[in-house]
Amino acid sequence: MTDSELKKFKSILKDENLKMTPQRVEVFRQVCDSNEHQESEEIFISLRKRDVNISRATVYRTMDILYQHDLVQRMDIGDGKWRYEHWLDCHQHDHLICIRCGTIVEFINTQIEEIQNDVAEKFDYELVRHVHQLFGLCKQCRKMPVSRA
Amino acid sequence: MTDSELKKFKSILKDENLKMTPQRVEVFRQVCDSNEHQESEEIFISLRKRDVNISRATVYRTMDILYQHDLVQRMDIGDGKWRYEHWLDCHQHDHLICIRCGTIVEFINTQIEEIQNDVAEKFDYELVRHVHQLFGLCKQCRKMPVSRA
DNA sequence: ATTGAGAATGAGAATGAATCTCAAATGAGA
DNA sequence: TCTCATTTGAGATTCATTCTCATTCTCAAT
Repeated sequence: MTDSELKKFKSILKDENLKMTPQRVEVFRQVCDSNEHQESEEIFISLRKRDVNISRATVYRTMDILYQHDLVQRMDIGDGKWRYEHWLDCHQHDHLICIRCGTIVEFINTQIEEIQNDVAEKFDYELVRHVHQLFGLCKQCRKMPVSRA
Repeated sequence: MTDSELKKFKSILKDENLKMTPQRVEVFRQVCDSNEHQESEEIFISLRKRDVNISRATVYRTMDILYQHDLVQRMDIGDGKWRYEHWLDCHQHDHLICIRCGTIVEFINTQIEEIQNDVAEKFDYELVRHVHQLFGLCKQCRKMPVSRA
């Protein structure tokens, strides 16, 4: 977590009349300092391991604040859990997900962005956001035999 | 539900050593005869209204059979519920979703399909499936004032 | 530095979609 | 028709997330 990231977070809390609390700062730190796509539970576990006194409820509540203010991006890969990634000075990107090992790779394609705009315009929708996920088998997983538990 | 659709379903049940039951047929009929993107609960309610004696558990179990055998397509728009649409003799398509009224429009874009293949190849993933959803405001909703309940 | 009003927290209860359990009912081959 | 493995229904269970509310804490005003 850089100084400017913390500054940004503080200014958002102030603007929204929300209070600075150690729990909120630690949740934000955990998100900033990881490049993973973390679930709320993982964030909770990581903080507890770092001896941060926090509850699940506060993690959920804080992630919501971060999401509402575009400090994090969240994604749902269809397993019923939100995954979060930091989003400060971040460029739009989409995801390529291995259906076996769960590895997530980010990709950017401006051509797709343009086509999306065309599609939205054609149907007279004002585009707000999009979800684009490619599911497949990564190189390693293609080589591995399927386990027969 | 056409005869050929029913035939296809029966043959799949037979192949899998699953029994033909009125409940299974009625669930399949409900899916075939609607062009909506229905949730399991909606399917359950519709069947009960038609005086079909069925339980939620059976709806869920049957949707799973239909999905596993490509008789339905399912989608998750991030609200924690699966939505199903019939998928017999159906072409791949993606969705444009109004974030206010929930209207779902289907679109097809072969150019995007091609780019997706390129992206997967570039990262050495074997593409299995994809999710592409555009969220926005439809024409009607753009005109409507935001309700302040 | 102290205070106080209102916001934030934690622990556990509640929610809701989906899945599981198991006794009773049913389909379909013999 | 008989038989028996399969299927069903009702309700319990699971699991991520949200809610509740008594207690604790933050921070602006003193």
